[in-house]
Amino acid sequence: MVQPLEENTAVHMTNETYAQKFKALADPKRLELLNLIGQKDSVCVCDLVEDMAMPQSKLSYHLKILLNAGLLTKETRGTWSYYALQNEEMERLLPEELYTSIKPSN
Amino acid sequence: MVQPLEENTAVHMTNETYAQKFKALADPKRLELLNLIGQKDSVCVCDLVEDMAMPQSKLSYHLKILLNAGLLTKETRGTWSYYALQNEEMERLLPEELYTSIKPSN
DNA sequence: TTACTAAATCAATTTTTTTTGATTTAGTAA
DNA sequence: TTACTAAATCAAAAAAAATTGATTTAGTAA
Repeated sequence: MVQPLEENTAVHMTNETYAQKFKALADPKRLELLNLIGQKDSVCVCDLVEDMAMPQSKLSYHLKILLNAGLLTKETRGTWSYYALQNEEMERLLPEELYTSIKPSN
Repeated sequence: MVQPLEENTAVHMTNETYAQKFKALADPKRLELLNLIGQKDSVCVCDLVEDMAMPQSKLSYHLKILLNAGLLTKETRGTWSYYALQNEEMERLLPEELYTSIKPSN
């Protein structure tokens, strides 16, 4: 399992860091997930389980990969977890066309 | 092995297509390879073998992944193969900071 | 022809990633 | 407390990707 990324104080991202972020993006289901999350400001995992038609443990696994790559944020309220896009990072990383389709509001 | 991509006549790339391209980018050695190739207009595999300090079959494998993802072009002259960046695709796909470091001329 | 070189491919192995189903953790409510 | 729900984690299995070393393909030159 790839480790969570440190916040980046260095001037340039290393190739390892880029590789981790691209790896997180390198899966159609995870792109679909980002798409779903991008439609709202913040989405509960319980809603994602329904929309993605995917076992809950599998969903957790993919969310963690996106979270560790710094593409999502997570906030826990009670028993619920809410995920949202890390917009600055997404915008920095994604081709404009893709970012626009994931986050239509911008 | 992921298949070569068709030239894209559709309006939007599918998530599968994006995933293939991101997967090709999701490896530090392949990013290093793109960096080396981007320094020149066109690079012979025989030079890359030396610069990358990597077995030739391994290098071929990684070049093929980048080629199939549409990030490189290949031209054969005699027994030599020359690889070059597919600049339009690279520029479309990569964050500006990364593309600039790979292709300093632009 | 033979000998040589460049590069791709192949098959076997190793490593990494993903999937699955069960369990655990933790919060809420009766 | 007990019962319930949400979500993370775990261990085992399956699938996919990467590595290795050998072989093949194909071009050049003596």
